[in-house]
Amino acid sequence: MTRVLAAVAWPYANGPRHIGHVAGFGVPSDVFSRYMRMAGHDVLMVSGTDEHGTPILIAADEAGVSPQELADRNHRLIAEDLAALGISYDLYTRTTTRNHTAVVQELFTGVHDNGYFIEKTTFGAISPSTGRTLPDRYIEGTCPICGAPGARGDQCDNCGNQLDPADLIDPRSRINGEVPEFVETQHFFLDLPALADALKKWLDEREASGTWRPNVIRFSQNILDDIRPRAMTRDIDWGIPVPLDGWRDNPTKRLYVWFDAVIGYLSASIEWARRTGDPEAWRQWWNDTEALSYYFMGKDNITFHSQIWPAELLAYSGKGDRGGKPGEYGELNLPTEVVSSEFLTMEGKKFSSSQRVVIYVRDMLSRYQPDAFRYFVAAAGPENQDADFTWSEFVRRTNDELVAGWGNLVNRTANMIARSFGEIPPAGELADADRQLLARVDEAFGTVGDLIGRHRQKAAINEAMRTVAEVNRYVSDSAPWQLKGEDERERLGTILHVVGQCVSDLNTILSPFLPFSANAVDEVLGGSGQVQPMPQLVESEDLDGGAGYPILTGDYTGVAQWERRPLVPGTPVAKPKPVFTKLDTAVVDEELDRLASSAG
RNA sequence: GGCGGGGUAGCUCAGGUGGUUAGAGCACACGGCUCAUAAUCGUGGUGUCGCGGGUUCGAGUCCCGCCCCCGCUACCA
Repeated sequence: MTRVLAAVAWPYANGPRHIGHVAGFGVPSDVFSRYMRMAGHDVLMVSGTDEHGTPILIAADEAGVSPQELADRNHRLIAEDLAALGISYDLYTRTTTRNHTAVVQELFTGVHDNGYFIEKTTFGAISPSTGRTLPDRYIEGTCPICGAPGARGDQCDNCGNQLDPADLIDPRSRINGEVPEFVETQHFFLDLPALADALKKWLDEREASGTWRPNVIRFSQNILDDIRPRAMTRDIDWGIPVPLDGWRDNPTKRLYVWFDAVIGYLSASIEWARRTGDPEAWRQWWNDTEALSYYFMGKDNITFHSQIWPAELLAYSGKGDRGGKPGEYGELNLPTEVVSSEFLTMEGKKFSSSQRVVIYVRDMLSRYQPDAFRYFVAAAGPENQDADFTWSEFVRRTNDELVAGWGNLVNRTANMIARSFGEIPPAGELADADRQLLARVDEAFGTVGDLIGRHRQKAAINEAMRTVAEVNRYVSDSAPWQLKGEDERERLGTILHVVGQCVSDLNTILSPFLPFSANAVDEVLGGSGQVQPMPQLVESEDLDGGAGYPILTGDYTGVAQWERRPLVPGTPVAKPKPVFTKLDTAVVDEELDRLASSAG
């Protein structure tokens, strides 16, 4: 048994999440975690809502509510969506908890004490009326290079050049239209160059493991070449205070949202431990060097997980050029693997909430089965390259593969058993074909499990579905419906027992991908329907006297093991109701109309 | 511009370290079966493997050049 930390990207609370978000981090992390638990590992799966930063302020202003109210609203929404998708977090929390604040401040203090912060004066834009940092991309003006209007402070979309916002002609805030003020301001920079050697050593080791996706490891090593100190504080009034005298009470200085967001993996682990009543339990995943950690995210987050977060961990542990010693949390493990997915597009276009090229998780799940969506993501998602979500492909995958392939096998099997025996029949003497099929399906535990463990979920579900096809072929070849005589009854029972066993096995194998239907299929075969436990949304107290908030948590100890569970002859099997819903092909046009009418 | 990824049958895609007639699913055609949500099983065709060179006994797979698509480019998260 190995301890495995499944660290899942933190959804940002400026609005509800669309299916592209959860295709990148949600489904892959859950498939992996469910499988690892089944394989007997001790998984701790944590995440939460990321609630600080400028975009929250803007969204709150637009909605006419306080940032906290906006975050409260969206945290609940996102948590509900993730629960509906069946993402099996041990703890899904948020960044506006007192626990998180305390952990972030301890990390900051540790990094600071070890000398990895540089205090520097910089020249940057602020909004004069609020005093808040005006990030480059929130400034627009005329491009000094090509003269095009509407250039952003970081880049001109017209000529593609990167810009310095101070050079923009006639600059304006995109937030409120006022003229930005360029001022000198003090910030703490994380001394990344002093950590570069340690980062390189770690990345070289990780590369040697051969497990990282090539683009992730290459990108991570590349950005080391041009590594510079990076500001970890902002002029903003929404975020975690800087725990130093002279800064602590300054309402306009806060920690940079990414500094605190990645610490969420640690703070959520600590919160989880505190809630279990064993406050030190988190250390088994963070201090024990045998423990493994897998970080799941979209590719836009790679730099924060393969550079900033490991740099924070190294600096806190005192393992950079400046030396130092670990704080009270001890030496913390660096990521074993950064598992980054590519992007999902929607009918050939980038998702865009503002342009309404989007389908939200909630809308998807209100009309379709969660497992149909999970199947699509696993089979056709952006695992190694950008993938396109189209409604026609979604309907096709659901109807032709999930319903016609797997669902139909379950149905025809249960129907034949119910009709001929009403219970699982015992197996008589096995023929060669029976043995071969059973062996073939048993092998799939090894091949599919190995692929999931290596984050090749497309290949894994493909292999599982190929095995489904083999069982369908066996059923056709053995034609049990033709065995009607009393003298053929034992053979009929044997065939149906073998098929039933294979369906049960495949249900186990598919269950990390299709947890909801796995429970339903288990019941169809007379089981308890408890193959895959589900996360629960729980209204909880803040552990340190703050406002209460909903969390996701669950007890996954009852999960089925990753192995064949022999069917018990005599188990009652009734005529089944279909587990999967076949979709009317008209939904393609309906959804496209919906998209067209909401867009533009 | 820099970095990275991709361009393989009508469609969606597999094809670590070069080697038998380049694969799968879907779609299409024909046939079988009837247990099953008209589901299933069998048979069948198609590819200048982006373009042009090169290395090699042999390249989709390596090298060079070019074309096209996508992403990232660090103070948006």
